[in-house]
Amino acid sequence: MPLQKNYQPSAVEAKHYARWEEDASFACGLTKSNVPPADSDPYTIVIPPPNVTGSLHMGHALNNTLQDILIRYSRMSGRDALWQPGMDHAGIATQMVVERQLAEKNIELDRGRGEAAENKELINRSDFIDKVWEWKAESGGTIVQQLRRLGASCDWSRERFTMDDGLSKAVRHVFVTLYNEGLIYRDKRLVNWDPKFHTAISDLEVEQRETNGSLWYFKYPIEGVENQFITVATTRPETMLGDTAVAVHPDDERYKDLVGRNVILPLADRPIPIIADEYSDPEKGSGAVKITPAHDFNDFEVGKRHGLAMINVFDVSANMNDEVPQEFRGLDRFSARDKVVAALETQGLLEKIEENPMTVPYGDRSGVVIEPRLTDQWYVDAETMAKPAIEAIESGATRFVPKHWENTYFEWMRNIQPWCISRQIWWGHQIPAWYGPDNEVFVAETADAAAKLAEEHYGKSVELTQEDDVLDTWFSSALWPFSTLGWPEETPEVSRYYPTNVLVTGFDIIFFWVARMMMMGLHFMKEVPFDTVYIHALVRDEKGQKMSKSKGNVLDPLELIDEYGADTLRFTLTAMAAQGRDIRLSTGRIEGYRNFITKLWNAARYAEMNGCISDPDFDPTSCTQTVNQWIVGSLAETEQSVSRAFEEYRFNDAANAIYQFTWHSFCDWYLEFTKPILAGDDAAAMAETRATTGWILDQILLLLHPMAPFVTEELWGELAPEGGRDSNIITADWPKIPSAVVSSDASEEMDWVVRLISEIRTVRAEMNVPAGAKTDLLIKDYGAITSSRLEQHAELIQRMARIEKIELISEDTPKGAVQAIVDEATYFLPVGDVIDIALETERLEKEISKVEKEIAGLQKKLSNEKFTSRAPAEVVEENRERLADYERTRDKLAQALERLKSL
RNA sequence: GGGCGCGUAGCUCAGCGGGAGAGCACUACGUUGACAUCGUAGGGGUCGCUGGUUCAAUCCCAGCCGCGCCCA
Repeated sequence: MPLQKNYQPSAVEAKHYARWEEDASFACGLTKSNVPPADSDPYTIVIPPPNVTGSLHMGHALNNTLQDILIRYSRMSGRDALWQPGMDHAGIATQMVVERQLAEKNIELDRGRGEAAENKELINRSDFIDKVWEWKAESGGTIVQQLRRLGASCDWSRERFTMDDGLSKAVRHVFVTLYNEGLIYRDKRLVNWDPKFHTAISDLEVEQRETNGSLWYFKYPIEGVENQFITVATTRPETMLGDTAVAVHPDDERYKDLVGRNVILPLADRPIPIIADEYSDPEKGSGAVKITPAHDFNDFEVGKRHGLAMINVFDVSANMNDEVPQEFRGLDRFSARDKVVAALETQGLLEKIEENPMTVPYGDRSGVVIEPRLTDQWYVDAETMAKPAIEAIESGATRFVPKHWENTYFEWMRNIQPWCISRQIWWGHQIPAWYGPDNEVFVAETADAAAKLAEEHYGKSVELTQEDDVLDTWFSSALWPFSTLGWPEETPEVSRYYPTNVLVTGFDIIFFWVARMMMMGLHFMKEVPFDTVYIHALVRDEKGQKMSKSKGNVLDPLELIDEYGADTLRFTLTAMAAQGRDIRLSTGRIEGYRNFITKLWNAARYAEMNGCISDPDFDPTSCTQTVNQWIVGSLAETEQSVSRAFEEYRFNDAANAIYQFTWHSFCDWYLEFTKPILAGDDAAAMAETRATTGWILDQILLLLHPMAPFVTEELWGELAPEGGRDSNIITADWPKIPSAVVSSDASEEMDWVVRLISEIRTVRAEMNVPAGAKTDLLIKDYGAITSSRLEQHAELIQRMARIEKIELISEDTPKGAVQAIVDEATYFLPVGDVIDIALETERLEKEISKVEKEIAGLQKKLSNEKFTSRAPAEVVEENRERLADYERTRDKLAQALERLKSL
């Protein structure tokens, strides 16, 4: 059955994907067999684990398209390709989703903070976790289905989840090991506290937002002196209730006498000292600054230096607690601020308010203002672990592509802070630490092991309580490149597929994944987790804005797949994935590449209609027809370009090379060139051309497959030779074309044909020769090569340039002819009396002046002695030749003009 | 304030030491059986500005102007 007129992606995509899965086409060597293939090198990519609550957005579409390209290309190239898939458990995000669901049923978490409110039911930790697993089974992980729509060829049989048993074991093992090595510890420090989720979060989960705040100037009365004040400026009035000092700069003459005295903290009515500390900037505000060690990172350091009290005035939701005067208790921080300011104003202690542009920290998930909060948390000694991770990039053990991203990595790694890994939520890896009755901590992989440690410590068995906190999701993601392969077991997967080849990700994830995977990989595996980190673009909208739901400018990849097909989306993203630049995606661009897929489809349809089916015995080096030699050579060059581009992560170059070849070389020229052969009576030439066309089309499909897997698989099947194919295209061999097929003679000859036809077409169009009209073509001043080429290609020149008959002439030049110059020869298109002499004169004159401009430039260059003596000989030679060519053309054009004038 | 990147055709972007390119948009013509999701031809650019290096600069260097992002 012949192909339909248009490709219908929706009709075939699901079918091919299902077949690939059934055939285990995505399986790596060890999935297919317990014995790894001896004759192929492993090629491994671990997917940057998408979040179990997530759904596919444009960033995922790009990220996974690029990974899939690398995997499919490697698989076809004979590598043992493993694309390791999976998801992370997204502690906070997932807990949020499930909590919200439960809240709709009036169920809330029993955090042991008292009774349930009226009409509310409490759920305990263990039941809650069951609910999360239920949620995951029902609606979690939609993204892995969506990745299938995109065509991702992950080895799904190996899908992992950060909360599954194996990965949880890896997490516990890592935690215990690092603890015993002193690289994990518990500490009381200020953390970023999320008052909505009631948990600590890491620096990276905090977003700094520019805001127009205010600076309030308060007068604090000096103790024991009537009407003497010191003015402090603050951006956070509500925290003044927790002030425990006022700091001035030690060299600040204005305040020298006050150091050591006290002020009476207004509202709280409490004496606090005036201290000297260099943290206070004499240039800023009044030069005196209030110190609230429990609520500000800088103040905390000052407080430690001076042994100040640390008074926490907020509860877990950042409402005022019982440390503050009665009238403020229970207020949220924003109302408290208003009330504090009002109260101070009433007392005449508000000096002034200034506008103050500032940055305010927000929780990236909760969207509420983050509070520094003094709590006990678990930390990783990131500074120590960062050292080898920095060296690995410096030494080139792992390289960034593009290279400049290593600066971002270095910058962060060299200034890294202790990593707070505990979270006060329930969904996640509960920290494997147990407390004895006296709060002595025992860290072990299992409760039994902890009990043994405790027994040794106490000399008897005691009741232990496990740490409530869970680990940061990224703690488990950091192990992903090896935990997914079965570590800490000594599996064949670990030894075969680690280190992986490349991590493909966006720059915004350098800190989250790359840095942490590097630290953990080096520490536990003693080898970098990946050789290369390829950092790709961010997908933005056509105006360059970041896509976001609130802006309403998101393009949904699934909708685009429905509308245009997965291949079009993939190919568009690939063609636009230039290194070091963001992608501005527009539907116009997508339509352009959809048209490309259609073009390919129709070329295939044409091939099918003309019996151009690939022949398994076809030998591309055996072509006798120049046109076939030419296209085969051109294909070989394209294959090299595409392969090299993939190797160098230059995805857009790969896409453009195959686009250019397919549309322009193959469709525009080759298929047109060969129409006369296919319609002719030279059986041998016809057979060779059919075989060549079929073969070229096959090669196009192969080269395009990593970027456009569905349409290529469909056509591979539709255009199968008699007796079928050895394999689906997904597991076919990547083209290896002998360089012997490249013939410079054939390419020069066909280049001449292209130039001739183009020149005739241009001249015809410019002289308003009606598109349908045929003319004769007379040639004068031709050389031997030209005459033989004209004879050889007469039929296709006639067809493509609308020529009735071709004739070589020597003397009599036709009257009323349009003239064209190609190389040494002059071509006449007699259009009879209808020739517009004025128009033709103008055209020739314009052309002459254009050529003369070139000549003048080249003459100037070549008459410069410095150029001829210093520039490389071949450059000089090239310019000389160019000049000679232009001069010849100029002379010929001048003759043509003369002829016209003599009419 | 520190760092990174970007300013090339109307738009989106390749190129990055030796003849300015692509896709889309635009103009004219065209349905000769693969394709109108098409074909043919065409118009359109002091390659941000100013200096420097070089025989030669869109490309390298410096400064400036404009824009974006990251970090503090």
